[in-house]
Amino acid sequence: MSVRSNLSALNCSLAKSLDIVGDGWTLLIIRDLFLGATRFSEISQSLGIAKNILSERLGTLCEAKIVERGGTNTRPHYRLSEKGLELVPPLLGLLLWGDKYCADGKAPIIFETKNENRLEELRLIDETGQTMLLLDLHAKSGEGAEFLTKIYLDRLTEKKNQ
Amino acid sequence: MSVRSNLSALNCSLAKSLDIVGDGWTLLIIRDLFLGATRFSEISQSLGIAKNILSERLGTLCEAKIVERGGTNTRPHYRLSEKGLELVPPLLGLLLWGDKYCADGKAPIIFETKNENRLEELRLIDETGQTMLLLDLHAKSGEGAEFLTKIYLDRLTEKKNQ
DNA sequence: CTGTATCCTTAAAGATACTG
DNA sequence: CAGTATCTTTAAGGATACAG
Repeated sequence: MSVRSNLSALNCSLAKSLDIVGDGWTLLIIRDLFLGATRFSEISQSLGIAKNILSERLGTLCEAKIVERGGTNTRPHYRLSEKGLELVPPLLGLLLWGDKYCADGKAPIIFETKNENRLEELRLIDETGQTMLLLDLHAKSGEGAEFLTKIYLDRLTEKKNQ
Repeated sequence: MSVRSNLSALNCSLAKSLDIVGDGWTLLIIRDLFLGATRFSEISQSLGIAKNILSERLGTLCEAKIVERGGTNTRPHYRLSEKGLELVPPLLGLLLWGDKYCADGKAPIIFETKNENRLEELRLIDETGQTMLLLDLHAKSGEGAEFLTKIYLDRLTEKKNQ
């Protein structure tokens, strides 16, 4: 077997996401692009990532349509696609969590709007636009669920109700 | 140098978070705990993770106060602490992203409240409780920022304003 | 059931040199 | 500046056996 499990084989969208962005560098690259970096050298220097690794990651991200490559061939620039931008909220969630628990509450980077309102938290929103509380959520199998996933979820639900 | 970079050395809360949960398995373990799994064997079977790896991860998560160990010594059970629960929103964000982009929109798992309202998205909230738009955000250095971080953010901001 | 202890494999990351 | 091509290293992950 390989060193890294093929998480995509799991019947779980989180596993599939992590197969793409769960490697430690990828979300940091996306962070840099969201911050406004566009050049290879900017990201390379900012993160201290080896050039071959950065090259390979950017290639993968472009293939996955998370990043778009523009500019000239010899001086390309990179930017997040809509698909890539949609990764930013969970990314910011992890960042805020790190601010709170790993940085003594002293954020190295603050995100705010022009009127200086500061990003504070992520909120869960349902299909009607209402806020949801984490502890009110329960899981059930969806249309993409395989047999074993259904069994597992049913067992856990049953357990909770006891 | 080591195979895996010491991301914690970066002056970034995202990097510090990823140092803890950015390994591919950890968020999946937290997912299982959030779904209601409490036992070692439940997680082991659900994810197909090797027992020594799961054991080591649970140990690390307990040390980090993300997971709490209860029950008897021979039959322990695990559950998320408040600190662990706060990782769930970004986790769900990645999961929703995977539903949309990696699972053809066919979610294997649906999260809903008792009145069957379904989790749809994450929203960014500022300190006054208002919704923020991703594209309205800009980054600036906070009190935890080191010199190089400030330089980097200033350069990117300047670049944007040109 | 819940692990611990070994051993082994390998893919991921880094360093370095080189190219247009 | 923006990579590509090699080579090397090593830590992470897996398999297996064993233990309380």
